[in-house]
Amino acid sequence: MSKQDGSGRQVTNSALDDPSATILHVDMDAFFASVELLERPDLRGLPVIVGGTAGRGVVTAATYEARKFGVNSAMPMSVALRRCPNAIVLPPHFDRYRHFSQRVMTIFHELTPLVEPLSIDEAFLEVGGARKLLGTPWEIGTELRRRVHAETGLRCSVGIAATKFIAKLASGRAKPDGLLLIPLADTLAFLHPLPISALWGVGAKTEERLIRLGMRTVGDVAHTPESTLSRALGDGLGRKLHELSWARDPRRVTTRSEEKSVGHETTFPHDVTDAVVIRRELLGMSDQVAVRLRRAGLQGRTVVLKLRYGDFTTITRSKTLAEPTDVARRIYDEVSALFTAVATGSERIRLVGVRMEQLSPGGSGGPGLWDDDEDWRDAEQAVDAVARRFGRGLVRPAALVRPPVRDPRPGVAESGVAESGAGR
DNA sequence: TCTGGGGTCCTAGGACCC
DNA sequence: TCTGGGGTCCTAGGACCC
Repeated sequence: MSKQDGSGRQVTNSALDDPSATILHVDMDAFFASVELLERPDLRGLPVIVGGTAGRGVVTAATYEARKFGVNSAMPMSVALRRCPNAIVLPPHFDRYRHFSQRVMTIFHELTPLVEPLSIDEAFLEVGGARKLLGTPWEIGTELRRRVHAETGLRCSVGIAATKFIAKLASGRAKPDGLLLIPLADTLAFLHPLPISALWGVGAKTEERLIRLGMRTVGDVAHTPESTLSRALGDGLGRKLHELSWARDPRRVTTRSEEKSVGHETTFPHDVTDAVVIRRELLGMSDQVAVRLRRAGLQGRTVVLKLRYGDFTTITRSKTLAEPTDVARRIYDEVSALFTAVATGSERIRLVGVRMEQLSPGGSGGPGLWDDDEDWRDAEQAVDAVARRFGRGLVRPAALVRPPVRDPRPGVAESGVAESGAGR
């Protein structure tokens, strides 16, 4: 019903074709880990894990050799190392991942302008209009994989289908280093035997609920009345899953839309009760968020404080301002007031976060941040204290007075604090 | 086993306005 | 004296994805 191509695999026919299958889903193989191996070829073939080595670190990526031991992303590092004691653990280098992400996205754009990045290491491509120029989707996918490897040394997998959902499933099935086309006529035969967790939007909680209703496969969901699904999961999700289970997915490939929010959060090495420590962290994060807003030419109107307590319960408190802002001082004042309103003084806090929502274009052209001398001294001292205590370059005092940066030096504002976990 | 950090989307209740 | 319906905005929480 389909066939695969890839290094070391048998290609049984010449190009497969299906005029309705024009969406490519490209997914880099073990992206973070593979980028690390480019600099450490001596580790090739060994179980390598990328992630935080500190007490509360998790796996952000693992090579296929490590996955054989049951190591998966988002798994606590302590668990991963128990399963795979010989694994080599490398700290993440997000600057490098962003660099390679841009390179592969550039290759995609050279094949079609209709590229929709999904994350740092994934994209949808609509290639229906490129047939005359570049060939069938199958041929384009093959060429894309060849070029990605030739120009970056990285491998990727490609799924081709008539819809985004099926194309994404196909690339997952093709991994690693494969190409898989699902012709329209074979779609349900491919889809229905898959476990319900294959459905987009079914995570641990929803899977549990569906299993309790006696469903195991996507086919089971398809043959359950939509009204039953909606009663169990809510109208929105129930309808969506029923549609997806019949491979109905009207979403087209669209070039990237605007960001909806910008935020930072950080988990302390140990739970914190000292409000001064919390506020310093909030200060540093308010500044990071403000810097990112200004670089993007954006302002935000809603400030969100996030707290996670020692028992892992998580709350958010938000405040919508009369006017949007990209000023660190303004953000910090709000987030600090929100914290004051919930702080009792005795709680153990595991994580704090600052996020700005309701973004709009525009922004200050100048420094406009800590322009008051007294505030500036306070901020500098606070930042120094944070840097000393956590020793990871959380914020540079310079960042507090730096005007908008057009050419951000990698790692100036972001380095140290673990960032993003996409791309695996 | 003990749970990161970046996000998006959905639901639901209450305030407020017409 | 008691009571409408729709629309929008704000807030909080939760599920999910990579």
